[in-house]
Amino acid sequence: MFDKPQSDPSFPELEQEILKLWEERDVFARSIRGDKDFVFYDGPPFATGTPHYGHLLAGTLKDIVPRYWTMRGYKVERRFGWDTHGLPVEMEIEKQLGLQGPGAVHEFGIANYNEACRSIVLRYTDLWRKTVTRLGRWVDFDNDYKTLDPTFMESVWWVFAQLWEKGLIYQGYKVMPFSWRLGTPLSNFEANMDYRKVQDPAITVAFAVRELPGHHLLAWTTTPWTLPANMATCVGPDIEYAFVQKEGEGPVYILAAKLVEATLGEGWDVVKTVPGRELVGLHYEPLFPFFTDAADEGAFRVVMDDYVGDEDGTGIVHQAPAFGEDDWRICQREGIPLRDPIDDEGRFKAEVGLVAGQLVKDADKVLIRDLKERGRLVKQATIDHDYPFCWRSGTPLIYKAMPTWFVKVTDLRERMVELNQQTRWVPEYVGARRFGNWLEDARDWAISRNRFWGTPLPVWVCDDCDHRHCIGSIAELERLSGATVTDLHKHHVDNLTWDCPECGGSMRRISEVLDCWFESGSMPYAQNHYPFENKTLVEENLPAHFIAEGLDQTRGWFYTLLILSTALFDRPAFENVIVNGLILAEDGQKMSKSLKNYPDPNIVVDTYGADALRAYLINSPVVRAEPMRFTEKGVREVVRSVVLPLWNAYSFFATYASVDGWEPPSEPTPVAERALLDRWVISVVQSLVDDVNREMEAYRLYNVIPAVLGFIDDLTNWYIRRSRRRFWRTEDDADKQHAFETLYEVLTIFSRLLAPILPFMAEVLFQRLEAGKRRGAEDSVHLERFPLADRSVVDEDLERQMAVVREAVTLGRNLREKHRLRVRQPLAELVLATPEGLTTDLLSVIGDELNIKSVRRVADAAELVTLKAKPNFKVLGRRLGKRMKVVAQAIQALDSATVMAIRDGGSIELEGETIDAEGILVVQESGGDAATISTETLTVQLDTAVTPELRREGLARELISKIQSERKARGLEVDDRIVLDLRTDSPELSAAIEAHAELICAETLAVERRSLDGERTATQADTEGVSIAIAKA
RNA sequence: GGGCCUGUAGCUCAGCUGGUUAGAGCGCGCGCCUGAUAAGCGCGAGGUCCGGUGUUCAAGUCACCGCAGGCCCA
Repeated sequence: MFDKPQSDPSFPELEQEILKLWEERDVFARSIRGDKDFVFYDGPPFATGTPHYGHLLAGTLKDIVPRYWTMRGYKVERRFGWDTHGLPVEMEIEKQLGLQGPGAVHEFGIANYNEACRSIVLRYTDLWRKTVTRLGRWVDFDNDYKTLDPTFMESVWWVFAQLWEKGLIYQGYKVMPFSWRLGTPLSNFEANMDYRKVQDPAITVAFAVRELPGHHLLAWTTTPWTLPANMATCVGPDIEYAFVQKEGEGPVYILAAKLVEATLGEGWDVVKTVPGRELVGLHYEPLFPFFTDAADEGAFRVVMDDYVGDEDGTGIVHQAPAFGEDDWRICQREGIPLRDPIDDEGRFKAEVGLVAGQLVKDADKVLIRDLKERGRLVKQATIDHDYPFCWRSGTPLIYKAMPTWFVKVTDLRERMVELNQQTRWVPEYVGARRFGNWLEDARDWAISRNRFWGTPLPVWVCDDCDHRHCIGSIAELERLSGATVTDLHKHHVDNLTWDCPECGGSMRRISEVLDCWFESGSMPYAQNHYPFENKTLVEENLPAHFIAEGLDQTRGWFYTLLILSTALFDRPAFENVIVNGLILAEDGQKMSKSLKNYPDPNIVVDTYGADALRAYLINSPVVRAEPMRFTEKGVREVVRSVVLPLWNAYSFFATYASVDGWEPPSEPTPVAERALLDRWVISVVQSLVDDVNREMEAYRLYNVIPAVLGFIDDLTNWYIRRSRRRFWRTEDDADKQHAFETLYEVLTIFSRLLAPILPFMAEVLFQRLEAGKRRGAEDSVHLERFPLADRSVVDEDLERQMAVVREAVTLGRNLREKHRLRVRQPLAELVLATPEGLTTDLLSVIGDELNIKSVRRVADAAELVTLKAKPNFKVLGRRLGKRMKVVAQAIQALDSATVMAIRDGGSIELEGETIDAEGILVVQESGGDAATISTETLTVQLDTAVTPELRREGLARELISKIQSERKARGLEVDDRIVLDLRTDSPELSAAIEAHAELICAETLAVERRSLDGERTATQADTEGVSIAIAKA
């Protein structure tokens, strides 16, 4: 029934077999079958790059949790999604086609351009599918969703239209990096691509205060070209400003007190100082005459904001709302207007006579000279600093306010914070702090992009009367435009127009497309073409039960999902989320393709196996959202410490089950009737089942994985090690039957526990142990039910006591080591002191393991060692406070008898404090050179005397070991019987052989001892020479 | 510049609400075991707990200030 396993398995090859089996039997599809839904949303990656470890990690989490709930009887649909729009695609195509900026794109033709984008966005999908599948992740690639599908895009339109109807969409300004060479705004990402060290002018200018003749506000700027657009000056409310004058005459300058000398040099007298808030409301003369009309709208006055510092400059900041993020924010708040004298090519418009038609950077010189001539320039210098450049054209970027569409997140903010309370974040702090903080000062979301390849904003505007209309469906667009619409990309809809219902003018679409985050945030609805199809499905599936993504999605997908679900349905978007940390390269840096500082994932999987990689990735800090360093050695280590031992455990079972022809009984033996070790391992595995279910239900994978993997050690290094002999005992008694039964049961339970985590090894075990062998078995472990704990066989006392036994064994080995007594040498007695009431059976486990004839327990460690007391700081500290120190010293000085007296219920006065058993911790101290060793609660004492009788037995054991090696060297099977011939000149060894002949023969399966002619092997049993010859009987 | 996270042995990481001998695995050295065997087990060496200043009877753990790295935002 059970086949002997191959001796040198290749795990990657085994995994390939399993992949084939899953495919042939269509196991994944068949597993989508529970009667209750468990809803999982998959965040879409870009398919323009290949999958890296971050994706594989998230993919593993996205596999483990759904597999678990599937086995718990839920129906868990898993659809893969693709993010197909957005800047990375466009950048790639522009590079490929050699296009520079929007002008070039228009020339090339938007239709051509967009179709070029379409042609590359899915080029790596096959590769993704291959890698993800190889990793063992079950996810539906056939029924995937793509953000470029017309159904997806139509739902996105619907989402937008909903926001529009709720009044949550508005058009405003956003200050963005702007390339005047390309005539287009860039993303922050692009602006960060090319920073260069440059020298710029740094000038200090004087604004004449209206209310105080002769007084001037000093402001500092490195962009003189923004001065014509100046609309306000800003001070810090709590910064001290000085009014300074030189020798009692000339102009009075106002600037931050601590910057006077740095700005103006020495010799200035401080007339008075005031905090910034007292300057607010002063008015000043505009520096240039171009926009003096703005004064009527509230410009040219002093405002305040916390962002102003007094570390450099003058502590007074000139505000040009058209060219600075903060400037715009403050001026908008203060009701100060915006004036933008710069056109799309970075040139001054005609209205700015002095520099009309000049490029901004060229205008600097002219403006500075003009200011100087008019006595407005107080100081002229230069500054070396990093400044962003256009990564495509190599020209300096400027910041410029651009008309932009927004979602009014500020209106939703409070509700989003409330709804976020309903989500379980793992780890918790990400939701409470990182994400929570982000929500609390969320700003309006800029959703329009001046790009081409994306979902167009469905807004049409009348070019005569500015009437606006938002389209919410394809049908509506067809009705109004009279056209047939099959694709919603820009080149298909931009030319659709109709008559304005208000004035009869032409309704034309605005040019922008949506931020691709708007699309991924719409994924819960759009993947199902809601509300045009699947109405109830979507509404019942919101929020998702589970999602999992990286920490970098805090401001990404997590956020956009919540904005949209809050706005549309007043619900959170997900109930549970596991946030993973980032995977760094071995050197602690970011993984980088160009640096090649990490190994190719496909090679790692092919070398070590997907299970090993999975276990390595998730048994690490990343499942607590912390960073980890990836090392190939780490993966190899998992093979060594997890995969191989598990295989060995199975292999051990299968080897002997095959030799014995063992089969599982139809009626299992009641656990209570089985041997101690059997009851122990069953208890441990059931406790584990209980823990795993509890932790999985709370999504705390970081508590699950170590426990599950840790069990492998319990199983192999204790249960199997201690039980080995029971499996090869020749007589077919009940104990052997129980051992087989127990190991079989434990392996089958464990394969299920393992199934979500290491799906391949779990399947290997299941296929070899159960599928087709056990009545009622499914044909894959992943179709089986996840085990629920049988608490009736959990014996906590036994588990605790076995832990003491294992500790005693470790201490015993330690003593043997110290006294150079190898384990094969039997010893007479071991005494241990522990409060645990260990049964004879448990004591004999220690004897067996340590090869000791008699193991005895005493309850009181005082019989073996001296007792000392340690203060119980936790208990006493709170009570004693400052007196803790002296009392602690007194406690440590107590003698053995006093300690015993306190321990047994007495109490004592020390330094005026009453100390009883509560206040001390009894520790054991083994004395000098006695063969005794202690931990805090356990003491082991070893009788190290080797009597002649024990010596003979030790020699016999040595001999047995040598004969066994000989059997193996001759290639005998484990159940072959032999004839044995032993020759020695050593009287001591001869005596040992005669005294233990029966044992030697039994252990080596020798049926006869007689003289043999064949090949002999000379060797040694301990110090004694011996010559061995064996032959198959 | 801001928010969040990380910094513990040569390496990868544990260390609960502060409690007095800071742990594990790998690597290294030594030994054991060997019918799981191209495995297994034990012992040992190895630590300014990133630095500084505080709070406290008591700090790897708490607070503040730095340094280094990461993610996100500006």
